[in-house]
Amino acid sequence: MTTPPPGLRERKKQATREALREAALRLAVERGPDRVRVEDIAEAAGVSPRTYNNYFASREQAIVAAVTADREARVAEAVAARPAGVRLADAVTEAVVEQYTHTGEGERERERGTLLLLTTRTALRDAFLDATAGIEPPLTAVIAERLGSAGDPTARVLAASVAAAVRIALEGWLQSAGSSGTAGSSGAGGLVVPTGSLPDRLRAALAPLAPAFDAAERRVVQS
Amino acid sequence: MTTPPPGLRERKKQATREALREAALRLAVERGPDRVRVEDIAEAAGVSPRTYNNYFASREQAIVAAVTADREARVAEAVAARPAGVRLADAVTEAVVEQYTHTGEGERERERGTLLLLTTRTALRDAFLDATAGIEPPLTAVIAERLGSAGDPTARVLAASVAAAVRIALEGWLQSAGSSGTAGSSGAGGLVVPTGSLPDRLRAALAPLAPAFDAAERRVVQS
DNA sequence: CAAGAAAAGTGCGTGCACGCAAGTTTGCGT
DNA sequence: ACGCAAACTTGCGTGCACGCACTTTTCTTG
Repeated sequence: MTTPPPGLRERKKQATREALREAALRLAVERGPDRVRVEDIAEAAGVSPRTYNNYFASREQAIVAAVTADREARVAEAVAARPAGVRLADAVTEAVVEQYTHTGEGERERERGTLLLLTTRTALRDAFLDATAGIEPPLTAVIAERLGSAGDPTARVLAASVAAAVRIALEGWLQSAGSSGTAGSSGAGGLVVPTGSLPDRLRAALAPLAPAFDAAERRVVQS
Repeated sequence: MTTPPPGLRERKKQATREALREAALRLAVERGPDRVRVEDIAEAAGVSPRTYNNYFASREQAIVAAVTADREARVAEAVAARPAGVRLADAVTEAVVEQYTHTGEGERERERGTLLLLTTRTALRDAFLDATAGIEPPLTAVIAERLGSAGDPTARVLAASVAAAVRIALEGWLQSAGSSGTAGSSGAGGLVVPTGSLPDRLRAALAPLAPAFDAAERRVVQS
């Protein structure tokens, strides 16, 4: 239904896409990310520079896409996979944590270099954080299905809030990963969080949203 | 404390900034937004093109800044102005509605042309929507103060969620304003929302977040 | 299977974002 | 009042995003 024959044309497109982002990441790691021009990436992937940004709107996007793979879709699938009985808030939280700790496939090798890239170059860091917004559409779909919400913005708002929370968690994590040792002070006499692990940060960021999910879920039961 | 003497240098900077965004909007309205080059805006404001993007990172940003003025800061102030007794969720909602319906100052004149610009040109629409993210930092500050949260991400997550909700509301509003008449169908047999007014859309988008605010507020009372 | 429609790739031209290294203005200390 | 240091502006050069028109490839239909 979704992919009767995946289509031959479509496969080529996906192949080109992967070749591009793969080349982009590889080149960015071995030379510095500044010493990679679009022309180089395109050449390494065997396409014209013009074709390159038929696929990616910016140079950073290509590199980030290699790191991210298709995590967005996976999160949505992971949520859908949970049994319908569990709290929606828990399903989402666990799905997110699961997909964001499971970095790539079996690519622990280059992970060091990649992480260094993201923490060092601001442009890449920003692009990476912006990429988290991509989970919104698929997440909206699964949430809307559970809530059965027709034309009200609840599902979208919740999905977007999750995306924002994930972004915040990643932002803090990258920052702490960059500056070695514990983080600084906040000024109001309160201690800042002492650099938690990524799963911890994700849970902490998503926790405040749980009541909103509960309330939304409750409404669908009543109606 | 915040502005003992505002400083003379700073005033010039603000003047230039305003001159730029003013020129950008004016030119964009009278000619089409595509027939305005950065060079033109810079010339109209009496600075070099290079200086232009010491102030704005993109051409769209300047135009949008003129429409937005400093709405971000105003929302935060409006929240802070509410008495401490009211629900935080209500304070935020009302502040947002208040500041987003009160478009500019007394500039009802060009509002038509401006709105047309935003609905027509996609690049401008996107820039305008992205600008809503700017409310996050000041909102985080006021929320954090009310919650007294030191190093936990709750305030930031809530602020970011509000920004996302506002963005969604504006997005839907602009879309409906573009296509004359009522909006289309969603496919799942459910009717989509029949094009509400902007305040209605804002309230509808913010409503799902109220339980999260309540829960956060409850925690600060207990502790 | 052939012909045409749809979609992807490509070359070219234009305006833009931004780093860098001057030149110029503003503010402060003595 | 004078001069120094920091902040702001500017000219220049490079690489990039993207519209447009055109070629090549893939899918569909009679």
